[in-house]
This record gives sequence, structure tokens and C-alpha cells, in this order.
Amino acid sequence: MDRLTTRAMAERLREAGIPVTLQRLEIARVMLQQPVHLSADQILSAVRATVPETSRATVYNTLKLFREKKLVRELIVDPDRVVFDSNTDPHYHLYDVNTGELTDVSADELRVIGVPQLPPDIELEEVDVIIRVRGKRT
Amino acid sequence: MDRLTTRAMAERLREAGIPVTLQRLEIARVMLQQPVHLSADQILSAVRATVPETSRATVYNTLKLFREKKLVRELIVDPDRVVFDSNTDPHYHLYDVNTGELTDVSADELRVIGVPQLPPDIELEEVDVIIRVRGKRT
DNA sequence: ATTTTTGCAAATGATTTGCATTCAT
DNA sequence: ATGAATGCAAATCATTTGCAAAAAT
Repeated sequence: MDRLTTRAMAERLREAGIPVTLQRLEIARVMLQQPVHLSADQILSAVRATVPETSRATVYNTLKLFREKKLVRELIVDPDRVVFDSNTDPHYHLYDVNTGELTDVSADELRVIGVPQLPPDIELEEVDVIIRVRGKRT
Repeated sequence: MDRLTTRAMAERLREAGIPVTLQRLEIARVMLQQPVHLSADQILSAVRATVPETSRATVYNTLKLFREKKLVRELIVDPDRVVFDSNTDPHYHLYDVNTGELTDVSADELRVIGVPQLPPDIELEEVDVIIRVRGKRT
């Protein structure tokens, strides 16, 4: 990949307060260059295509780190695998339970009205909306 | 438990087209007598309190069956465990990421506006809303 | 008799962990 | 040197599966 992207990603990590390492940079390129929905395993494969000496544990560590720094979101959509989402704009999801395909629904299109008032000792983390659909029987 | 409840639960299963067995009846009592949010393991424990000769596999089988018959919903809220919800009214959820506590939010209180139009070959399964909150640090 | 349901134990698969090594400061 | 980051393999844990025994029709 071009040096340009590498620089941009490194910059992005530093901004987030994440020390740059080779593996983190590569994971950033896979995840942060454009909005994607990927499982840990897909990310591992993609990263290993370029940096084969990358361990599964590092991918999990890094994704957890990225999540803490709000570079990615963890989507709990399928009981079998977590999906990491690099779209950081407020948005919701449409999920095809047959194919597993995930599509973003922007917060402009969809509104959630009536989120309950929270007591002062409870803070709102986020509101997830998952529109589960089923493509017709194959 | 009183015979009354047993009868009611048996009736409920038959209505759903589920042949009644001892284990299913017991699981129905745990789940369907009142709205609850329980993990498979919690259900297994509760059932074994009364019918100790109950296997984990049967609990999973039965829950899957109940789900197909729309007696319970599967909530994908925590990556580590599926929660089974016996509230069959349309409703949403508030989830405390610290405690794991789940609270229902009725569909009267909360509305989702702008669910995208679906092509005719795609049918809407359901719309999940999870309001993730964080109780102040303990 | 045949089909359904169950229990048990083993298999699976995603994620985590412990620990020794390597890297950065 | 010291602490952070990594790789590796083993551990964990929820869920699933294969199969034989028990129950229902």
C-alpha cells in the first residue's frame, strides 16, 4: 500500500493515543481505511496477507484497544461471532439472518424516539438498532 | 408447583404445537409462567432444581423449539451468552453493561421511525433496539 | 415397530490467558 | 534496564453433535 495511507493511519493512531507498531498499523489499514464490517478472523487473514507473523492474540488485543479508543465499534449481532465496525458515524444496522450480510443505516434515515430518561448515576453508552431481515428462501 | 400452573403450561405448549414432555413442561414453567430474561445455564439450573435428570442438550433443544414456535425470543446482547426472553409482547431492551441487568422497554414508550423499505424478496424478521447504559463505576 | 425425545460425553469454535521472547524507550 | 507488545500454545466456555438408551405413538 502507498506510503500515504500508512502515514494517514499512523497519524490516526497517534491522535487516538495509541503507540504505533507494525501490527497495529496493519490492522488499522485493514479496518480504518474505509468503513468495513469484519470478524476477528477475517481481520487476522487480511492482516496476515501482508504481515504473516501476526498472532491471533495480537489481533484481539488490538481490536480491544481500538474499541476503547473509539476507533471501531463491536457489533453484537450474531451469537457466533463479534463483528467489528469501523464506521464511526452514528448509525444503525440491517442484518440479513440468512446471508449474514450487514448494511449500515444512517442516523438520518432512522430515528429512535422515546429513549427513557436515565437516573443521574446511569450514563447512556449507546443505542443499537438492528433490523433483522430474511432474504427469501433459497 | 400447583397443578393449575402445570395445566396452563401444558395447554400453552399444545397450542403452540409442541408435544408435551416432562422436561419441556418444566422448562415452560421456568420460562413462560412470567416474563423472564435467562441464559441457557440459568434455565438448566432452575429446571434441575425440580427435575435433576435433565441434560444441557435437552435444554438447548427445547429452547430452540420454543423459539421456533415464538414462545421465547433470543436476545443477542452480550457476546458471551445468549439470553432467552419470554416476554412475547413487542418490546425493546435496556442493558446495563456493568451489571448485565436487562430491562424491558415497551413498544409504547419507544418508537423506531424510518425503517427502510424492503425489496419484496426480503421480509422483515424483527427490529431489535438495545439501549446500552453504564451504571456509575463501583 | 417406528419415530421422537433424551442424556451423555465428546467435538467445535470463538475468545482469552500465561508465559517467554522481542521491541521500544 | 524497564515496561510494553507480541507470538505461541494451552485453556476456557457456551453451544452443538453423534449416538445409544428410553419413551411415546
